[in-house]
Amino acid sequence: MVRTKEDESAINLLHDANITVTNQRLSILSYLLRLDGHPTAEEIYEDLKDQLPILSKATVYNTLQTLVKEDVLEELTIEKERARYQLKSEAHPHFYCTKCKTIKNLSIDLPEELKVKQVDEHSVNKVQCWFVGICKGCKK
Amino acid sequence: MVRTKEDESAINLLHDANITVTNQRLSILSYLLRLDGHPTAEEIYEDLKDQLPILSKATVYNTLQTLVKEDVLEELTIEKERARYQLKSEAHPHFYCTKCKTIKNLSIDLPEELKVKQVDEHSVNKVQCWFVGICKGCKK
DNA sequence: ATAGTTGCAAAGGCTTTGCACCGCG
DNA sequence: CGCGGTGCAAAGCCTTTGCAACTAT
Repeated sequence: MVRTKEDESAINLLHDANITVTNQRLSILSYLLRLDGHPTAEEIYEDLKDQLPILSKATVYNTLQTLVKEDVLEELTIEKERARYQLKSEAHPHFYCTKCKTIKNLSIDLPEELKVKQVDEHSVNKVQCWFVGICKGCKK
Repeated sequence: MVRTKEDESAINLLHDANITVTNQRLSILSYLLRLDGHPTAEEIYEDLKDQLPILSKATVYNTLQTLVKEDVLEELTIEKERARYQLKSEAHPHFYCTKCKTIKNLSIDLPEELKVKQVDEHSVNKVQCWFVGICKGCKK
């Protein structure tokens, strides 16, 4: 079996995070190391199923979950929460507590440098800024 | 029928946004004006179904969708997109294009003032910052 | 009058779960 | 060998959709 340098890095990352090394996990992590993007679970599955003898979507989901829990990967959504609504207002940062699943308004303002209409030539309609963690109440 | 001041505000907001005023829409918007929170569609439905003779969950979803489209409300998620993954890295802002549904990495850094471990006494594990709009490619 | 809104139930999309089998350490 | 990872299919959850009845202007 030929190992690329991404495979090697993947193995090291798994070891460091104390995650059992398996072919599937190795492939998924190596894929993410190779790729410069933000794929969905579905995309990862589609791109890998050809090169792995068999691969189940559940394994992709399980693996991603494990890697996120062990801080190897980052999930780009607000904690898989469903949509929440508020009146349109001045953009301001929110805090999301992963324990009690509530959203808090914060006293701080959005930094001026983020209140832009354009960034890297893309047109900006809105800015969302989230602090994610454990809230005051859940900490005690 | 008794109208609260939130009802009045709701009617004005609907008129200004050129949205037909109906009892359901009025109730939902008035509820959001009264409340200082970030409810889910489900929560809105649960809280209102007692005070409205009948109310369907589909109407709650439809109404929220309409109000978001007309910029009266804001939806607190990244455009109902499914989860995406990337390697854990230095926190940096992302751009999300609502047209082609892709995520771009940005050249700018996260403002120093957002790189905090604590905010309003809540413990911060991570910060996510999103610019949402139309990307360079889709604009042309 | 009529275009638009609503309720209901069913369908849809993404993710998780249950369980038997298999593989890593 | 044994614990835990995997595959498969089914279930789950949130949201959308189709359609007939209704309603605001």
